[in-house]
This record gives sequence, structure tokens and C-alpha cells, in this order.
Amino acid sequence: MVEMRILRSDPEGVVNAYRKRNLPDAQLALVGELIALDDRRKSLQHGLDNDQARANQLARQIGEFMRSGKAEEAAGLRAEVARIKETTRVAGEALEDVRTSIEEKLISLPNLPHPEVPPGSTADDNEVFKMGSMAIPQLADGALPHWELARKYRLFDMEAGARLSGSGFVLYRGQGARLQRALIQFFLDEAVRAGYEEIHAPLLVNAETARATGQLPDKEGQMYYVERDELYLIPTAEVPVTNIYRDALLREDELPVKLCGYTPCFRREAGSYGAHVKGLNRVHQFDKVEIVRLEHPEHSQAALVQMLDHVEGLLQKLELPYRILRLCGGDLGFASALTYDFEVYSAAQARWLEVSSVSNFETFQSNRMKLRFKNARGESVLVHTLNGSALALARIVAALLENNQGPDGIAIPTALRSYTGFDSIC
RNA sequence: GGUGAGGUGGGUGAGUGGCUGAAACCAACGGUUUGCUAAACCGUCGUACCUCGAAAGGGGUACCGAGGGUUCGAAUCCCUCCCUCACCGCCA
Repeated sequence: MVEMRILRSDPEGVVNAYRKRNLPDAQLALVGELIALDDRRKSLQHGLDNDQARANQLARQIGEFMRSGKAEEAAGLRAEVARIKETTRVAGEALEDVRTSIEEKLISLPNLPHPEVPPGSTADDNEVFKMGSMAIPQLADGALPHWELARKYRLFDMEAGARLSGSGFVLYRGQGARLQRALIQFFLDEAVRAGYEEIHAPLLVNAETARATGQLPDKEGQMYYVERDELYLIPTAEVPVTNIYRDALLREDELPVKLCGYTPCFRREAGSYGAHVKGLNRVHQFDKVEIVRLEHPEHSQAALVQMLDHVEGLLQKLELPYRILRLCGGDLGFASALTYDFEVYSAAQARWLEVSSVSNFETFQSNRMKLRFKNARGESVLVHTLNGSALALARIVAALLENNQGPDGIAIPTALRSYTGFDSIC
């Protein structure tokens, strides 16, 4: 949720920034509407406070009259209190309406794009920020896409997943299952080594939690919902992990907070059909290690760079060809101010697959969840939140299988061998 | 799922209708003392919003799990919900 403070301080700048996101005029108009509503809110609050101060004063006087036996005087004041109460009731309702209206409008506005966000409207306009040094592998004739490799080496079974749950659910087995576990362990170890505290979080969260990180209301349809208990299956570890600090008021010296967590991620996403969603390219449940940081506003950009380095290091250790994209305004996620996507090249499909998204949310999430720290001057300041995948498994597996296939099987990258316990899949 | 006991400021914990935004103690912070440390002593010490002020700072309102209600007045009385703890039942 964008800070009202920012809207008020520079409405024109805000509107201009939103143009980068290609927001429709109706949404841009909200900026002015919100400021007007906020003015109204202040004036209602002012009136209400004054009336209540008066009522409190009268109540005290009535008490004194009662004690000293002046019943008539007390009765007269009671009548006045009754009048004031009626006024405050009306004002209170009006204030509540204005608040609700502000909340509704504010929550419908996406985050302001960071100045570094390139212009553009679709994924095609994303800027290639960096190409990894690993060469794109040249596969021999007859190289197979990962879903064929899975069949050949009995690594995972989409049909079984479909039978158990539905299409888009995967059952891993044998070396395929082992590879999953190895990657999770590897990613967690690397994150912990980089100073992130490991979190093992609940996979079902309540509505308030989903709202705080921005999944509700804007991505409601993306989440699985357990109606009977009013709980959502998490679409990413970001949700429970960031929410650990909901409503927190930290000391400045507690920053930065660096957390990581492995969870399965559940996504309903209807999506398209055909080759694009075949195999592991897009599934309803996948595994991911997420890194999350709570930062002092002055340090969040530096933190973002560190996170990019961390993710890049993982891909280098896995010896995967990758590139880093800087998302353009039109492709930027609702809650994000600045996002870098990592894509790995999946050679048999001859396409880039998104395996990580690293974002700085600045105060968008912390404003929703009232996550602040106290600065040296004693003021409460919203922290910046950041997170990134480090890394998402399913597509990494797809690329690993395809890129490393050869006549003698599929080679496991050196860094992973102590985790898998085998050097190749055969 | 059943029964019982509770939810007060960073912590412990007092407070059953007005002078309680809340005692006391601990922690924390600033200071005095001290060769240093400790102790002792003095002071500060919740959050949000509105408002006055250039600022320093001042004034006001709300908040004692959440939401309603009674009352001139509620941390205190009533109702609903949530959560925690204990015991029983069930159970990976």
C-alpha cells in the first residue's frame, strides 16, 4: 500500500511515476481523490476529537456535581452530553466511511516504480540487465525435453500426479525425488552461509497475513483456499516469512533482518495450454527457497544488489546459463518497486525459463503490515522489505536435465554431488 | 471435541465504575559517583491519529486480546468472538 505521505508530498511526481506502469486515467485520478479524502478525514477527526474532549470534560463535572449533591446541575449537563453524543456518533460513522473509502482506493494502487525501472508495457520490453558467462549448451541431435527425460530415467510422473490430484501436479520418484531434496538442501545451506536465518513456516495462512504481503485482494484467485477453516495455501514463503514481523516496531540496530525459508508453493493459475506449460514449466505445486530482508530505507538498494549476487552465485555453482532481466514498468509486479528476474536457458526446449524474481518492495508491504523501526530521533519509520527466490526448483530441474544430458546419462553439477549422492542420472 | 483458568505497557504484575494511559518492580536509555567494573542515587521511558508551532516543544482524542452494549462516565459491569494455559478425549 502506497504511503499517503508520499501522495501528499508530490502528487504530480506520483502520477508521472505511475505512467511508467501504464495505469489507466481512472487509476491516476485516484491520487487526487485520495488527497481530498484525506483532507476530509483530517477535518472529521478534528471535529470529533473536540466534541469528545468536551464530552469528557462534562462527564467529569457531572461526577463532581453528583458528589456534592447538586442533582439539577448534573441533569442539565447530562442533556448536553446526550446532544454531543449524537453529534459524535454521526461524525464517527462519517469518519469510518471516509477511512474505508481511503483504504479501498489506496489498496487498489500498485507500488510506485523505482527510477531505475525501464519504460515498457509487456514482458518483451524488459531490459536484459546482464548475461551470465556460461555458454548456451549445444545439444546433440535427438536431445530430449525434460518431460521425455523424466520418462526415460523415471524421474517424475505427471500422469500419476494428475491421477492423485489433477493436472499440473507432479510426482517425483527415485533419482528425481532425490534431486529435489538435494537442491532444497543446497539452496538452504547457501542461504544460511550468506547469513540468512532459516525459517520453517506454516504453509496455510489467514486472510490478514495474505493481505499484508499483497496477495489479497489483488491475487486472490491465484491462491488455493480452504474454506472450512478460512485459510489460504501459501503461493510463496514470502507470505509467512515476511509476516513474522507484522506490526513490529524494531530498534534500528535490529536491522537488517535476513531470513530464508524453504516451502512448497501452491498456485492455482489457470494459465495457458500447450508446450509452454508442459512438464515442469508451470505446475500448481513446486518447491522454493526464498530469501527475505528487512532493511533500513537507505540500505535497501545495496541489499537488493547483494541478493542478486547471491542468486547469481547459485546459478554459477549449478553451471547453468542464465540472464538477468530488469522488469519494465508494464511487467512489474503490483507490490514491487523494482524487480530483477533470473532466467535459465533450457536447451532442449530452446527457451528461457524464469527461476527467480528478486524485488525491492520499499515501504509497500511494510505500510500494509505496519512494520517499522525507531530511528535515532525517536520517530517510527517504515522499513523496506525485499525478497527473492533462491531458488525455485521445478524449472531449475527442467534446465539441469535438458542441458546436462548426454549419451551416458544426465550429469549432476559438481556442487550438487555431495547432496545427491550420485554424479549422474542413468 | 469437552471442562476449567486467564488475556493490562519490552518483561513480571497491581488495579471491580470517575482524580488510572494506567501503581510497583525488572529491563532499557541519559546523568551523578567511580582508577575500571559493579553497586547506589537522580531522571527519561507505550502506540496511533488530530491540532498549534519555523523548530524546540505544547494541547487534544483513541487504545488495557478484538468487536458490540450498559452508563453522564468503563481496564473495571454485560454480550459475542479470538487467543493462551491446564486437565480430559482423540491423534501423526
